[in-house]
Amino acid sequence: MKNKRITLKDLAKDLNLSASTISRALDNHPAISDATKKKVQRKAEELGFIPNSIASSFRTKKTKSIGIIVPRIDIHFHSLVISGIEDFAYKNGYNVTIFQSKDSLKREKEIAKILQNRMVDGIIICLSIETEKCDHFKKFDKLGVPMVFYDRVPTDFDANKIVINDFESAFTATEHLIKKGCKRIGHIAGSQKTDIFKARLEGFKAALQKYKLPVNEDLILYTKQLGYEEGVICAKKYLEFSELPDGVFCANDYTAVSVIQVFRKHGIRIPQDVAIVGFSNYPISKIIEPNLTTINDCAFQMGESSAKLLIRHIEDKDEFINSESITLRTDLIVRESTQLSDA
Amino acid sequence: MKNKRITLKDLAKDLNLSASTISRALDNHPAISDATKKKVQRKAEELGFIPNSIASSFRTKKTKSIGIIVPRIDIHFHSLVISGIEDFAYKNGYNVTIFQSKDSLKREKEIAKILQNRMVDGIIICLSIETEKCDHFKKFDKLGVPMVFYDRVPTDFDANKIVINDFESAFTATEHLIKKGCKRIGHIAGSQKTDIFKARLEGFKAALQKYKLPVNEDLILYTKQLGYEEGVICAKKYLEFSELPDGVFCANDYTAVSVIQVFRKHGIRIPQDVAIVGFSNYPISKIIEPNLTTINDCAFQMGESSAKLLIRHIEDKDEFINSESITLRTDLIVRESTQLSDA
DNA sequence: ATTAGTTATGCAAACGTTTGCATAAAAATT
DNA sequence: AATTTTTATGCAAACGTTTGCATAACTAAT
Repeated sequence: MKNKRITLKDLAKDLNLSASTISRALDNHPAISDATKKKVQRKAEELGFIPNSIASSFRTKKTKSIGIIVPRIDIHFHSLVISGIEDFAYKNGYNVTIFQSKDSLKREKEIAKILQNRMVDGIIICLSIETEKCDHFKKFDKLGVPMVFYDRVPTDFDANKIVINDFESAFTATEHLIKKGCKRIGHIAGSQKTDIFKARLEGFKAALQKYKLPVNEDLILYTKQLGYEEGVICAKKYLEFSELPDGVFCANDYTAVSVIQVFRKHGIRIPQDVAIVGFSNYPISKIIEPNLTTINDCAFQMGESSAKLLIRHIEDKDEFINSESITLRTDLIVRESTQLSDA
Repeated sequence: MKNKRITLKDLAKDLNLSASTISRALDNHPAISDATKKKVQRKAEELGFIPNSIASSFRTKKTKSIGIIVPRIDIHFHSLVISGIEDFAYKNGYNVTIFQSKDSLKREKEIAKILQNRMVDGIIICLSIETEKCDHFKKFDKLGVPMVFYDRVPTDFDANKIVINDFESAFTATEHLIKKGCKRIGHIAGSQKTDIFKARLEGFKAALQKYKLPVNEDLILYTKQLGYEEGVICAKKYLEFSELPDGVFCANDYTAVSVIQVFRKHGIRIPQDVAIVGFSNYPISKIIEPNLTTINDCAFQMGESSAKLLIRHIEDKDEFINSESITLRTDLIVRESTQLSDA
């Protein structure tokens, strides 16, 4: 037995007021007397009135809802970003609707189409790995629906972006190895089709150059996905070299973990024989032994910043700003894989 | 320069038809002639008509949207469940809106209030750790909004539930240790306020009893959160015993990993000296050395099943079913922490 | 007592879609 | 040719809220 939902009109009839007065009273509109407001609020409470947000959205053309498109939710980095987005959005009265592109351009386009139906006031996007052109997102500019991209961002058009400085982070990571005395440093790189992995490679090379170390292309191993298994393969390649690297900067933590494990199994001491640095500060970096030195990419903050920027653009439409690009600070977290612990 | 959105009425005027005909044509309604349908579809395409889903929801009282309340998005188990939900929902034309209770009853209640405003057609919930009574969800029953609970489910009222059989899974895990020859088996337990961890403890004890092994309360160590650090503490406690356990069943993978690491550091061989079984099949279980034998809790499938059950309840309201409870199958994944690898 | 100003409330339209009912036009039956 | 049936379309109301404008009821100033 469902009970009927109470509407503004029901309240109006009950209190012998007009629906507009009720609406304004509940909105704390200045033109309504305090006495009426109290009366209305009490009655609303009593009858269990809940505003119909769909009707409200319909009328105001605001949904207080933001859409998120991520490659996958179950990748830890993205789940952290989403968590940051949800947290900031919630505090500001927005809710978040999530879509997974599954790294498929086709699905990303489908989702873009769905999102044009006025469901959301703005969109936060991390591009699928397959995406090279972003035409399917350009419509939102025309429709006045703000977008913010994070991590994997478009290069073919001007957009709001939240990124970290991959070049600089990689530079810092590599520099750290150099300062620890490494002279023959390897790099496990991600797909060079992706800008962020390209930037990490560049940062790596730049650090070597700054310290007048040779850039030995043999020591740079390329992977497709930076997966754990690929890391194992890379580590084994290093073992076949006549001379091992004395330091490896890995473009993510998974591959760094593989290297640590494979090397250790071969009696190589970390960090004494080879020092390892990862990237992303995944939970495993604190658990693997030795603990992994890595770049903290501040995923949660990236989510917060994305939401903050997006909501600002949603609510201040008349701004003259065309697009903003924000680069977040990263930290190098030094752990045992590059430094013997005090203990 | 925003371009104006095209509405049904615009199409109607342009084609000299009524809005109702346009609506029906795009809906492939049988009463509309094929010729008209084609004409309308072509025009809609040409003008870039996108239906206003808010207006549609307003009229039909269906949002094609489902709400999810989880403790946190960035816990891997939940991100997997959400991924499963999104996947199934997407394929069935639903989208998902996510809220984090942050394991706070207060916030869970706030969210429940927000969700009453007709935003969603149904709700999937994993209760916050603080939640004991579920009164704040009972309104949805009255409002005819279906709910499905997963993992942490209410005990104080009849509800749709998707769970795994924690008792049986724990039984299987323990039995596996027994069959490997363990006789002195410990258990690292989760908070006994939570039913699932209570069930895991019960399953553990039941297996011991079945095989006529003594239930030694000293070997059962209790934690609050089953965190990595707590696991370390438990492992150290075991080390202080005059006689070590020869097997440990841990109520989750994090604590299992701690035990492996602490024991190994003390020269204890795994699995030869002590065999370890975890619970949940977290990614780390495949990476830790030795790889961890664990219970695969099929989180993604749990999400799919939740969405499937929910959508069925949304679309078949007239059913006589009051509530359904589904128990999913789990698997024991045997790895090196209980069995020497062939290599 | 008239005017002006203030305060509190109501009227009515609008948002874009869907849908029951009516009806016009065409086809089929008598 | 008259009637019934079928097919295709239109009319108009409804969903619940918000909001510009009008207005009524006071109060304050002339």
